[in-house]
Amino acid sequence: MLSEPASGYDLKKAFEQSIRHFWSAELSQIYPALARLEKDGRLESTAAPSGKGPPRKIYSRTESGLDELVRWLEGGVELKQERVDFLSQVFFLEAIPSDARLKYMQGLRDAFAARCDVLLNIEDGWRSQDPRYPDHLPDADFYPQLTLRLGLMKFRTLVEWADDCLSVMRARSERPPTATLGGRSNVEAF
Amino acid sequence: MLSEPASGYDLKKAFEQSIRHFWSAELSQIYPALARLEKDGRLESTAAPSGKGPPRKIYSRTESGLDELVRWLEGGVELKQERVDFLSQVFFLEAIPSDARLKYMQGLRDAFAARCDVLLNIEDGWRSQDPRYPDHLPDADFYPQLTLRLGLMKFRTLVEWADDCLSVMRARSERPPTATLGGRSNVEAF
DNA sequence: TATGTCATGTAAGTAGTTACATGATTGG
DNA sequence: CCAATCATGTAACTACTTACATGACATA
Repeated sequence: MLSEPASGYDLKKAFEQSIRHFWSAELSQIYPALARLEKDGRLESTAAPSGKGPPRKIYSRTESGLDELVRWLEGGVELKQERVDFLSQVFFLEAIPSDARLKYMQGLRDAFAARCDVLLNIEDGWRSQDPRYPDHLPDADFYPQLTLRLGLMKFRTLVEWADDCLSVMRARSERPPTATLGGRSNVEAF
Repeated sequence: MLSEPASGYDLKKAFEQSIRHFWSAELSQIYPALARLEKDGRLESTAAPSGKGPPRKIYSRTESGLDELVRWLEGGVELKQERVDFLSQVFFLEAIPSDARLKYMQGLRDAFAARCDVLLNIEDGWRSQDPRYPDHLPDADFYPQLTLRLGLMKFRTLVEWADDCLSVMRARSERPPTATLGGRSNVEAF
């Protein structure tokens, strides 16, 4: 994020404008992180006057900082254990009454559709800058655009899934308990 | 997870068997959490002899514990800010050379495909229990199955996205810098 | 006798959130 | 004059991770 020099406050805006779609950070996390990176020699700072308030502290990347970025990227894929709150809720949804379950799932569906719209608006903004979109993007935009594209595919999938869920849930609540084979639940062996 | 009484050690196994696909927890987090929930009256415990090692501590849910579960589910959708490590890497992928970028993306693609296979195997297990799958599931399996279904849709989408990325990346590296309109990058306005 | 599994935990550290503290300048 | 924005931070807390501690029993 410091390919161009910037202050902590600037970085916060960068998070809110684009990066927030897959990562976020508060100022109270950013400031100590910048201080630590400077102490470790990954960054350097210079003070610059600001119109209002305290002077701005402009950070720039050092060689060592760039090295670390490259090591991180060349070290291969980071795939952490996921923690998906809403899937935890869906997993245990049987615990509430049928109408509340439908209401929950409809809420999910709407939330996903809203996120889809946000991303579509961003894409429209890009397209209006250059009608050849998504081709002929400047280098600086190419990889960010790939992340946007995934966001769109993902939320479309999510809406589709929620719609499927709603329809099987409705079908199930209409015709009550059907016989099941075997007996023991699959959950233990999931 | 305590709809049936279980020990902390049992819960860890439940995480590893199914829940890990969207949530995980270590024993060092589980034990203190159980102690806290018992202190707050959400759980009760009884000691039970174990074959080997220390006696098992079997926890069961109280009324108050079930109430809290219901409140959590009826309180509506939890949609936290996402933190997707690999998208952060993709966003900054321009920082490494072209061949390393392709290698990275191929690694991603393979990781997604592997996760797909894991989920497909789980599904096959369910199907072999009852060939009518995904219909006629017992109540205890219905909502867990919806989470599995999303996992499948999601990782298929991810593989598709990575394949798209690989092909546009290759196309781009074959015919070098094309003219771009305007000038300023879209990233700031993402 | 060594390794693996069962079963309980604690301790130290990292990452992230929410709330608070401070103060200048601009616009309504 | 009040609220918003610019701009810096600290403090307290929650969530989670990695490493360590203890010890019984089972199997090779």
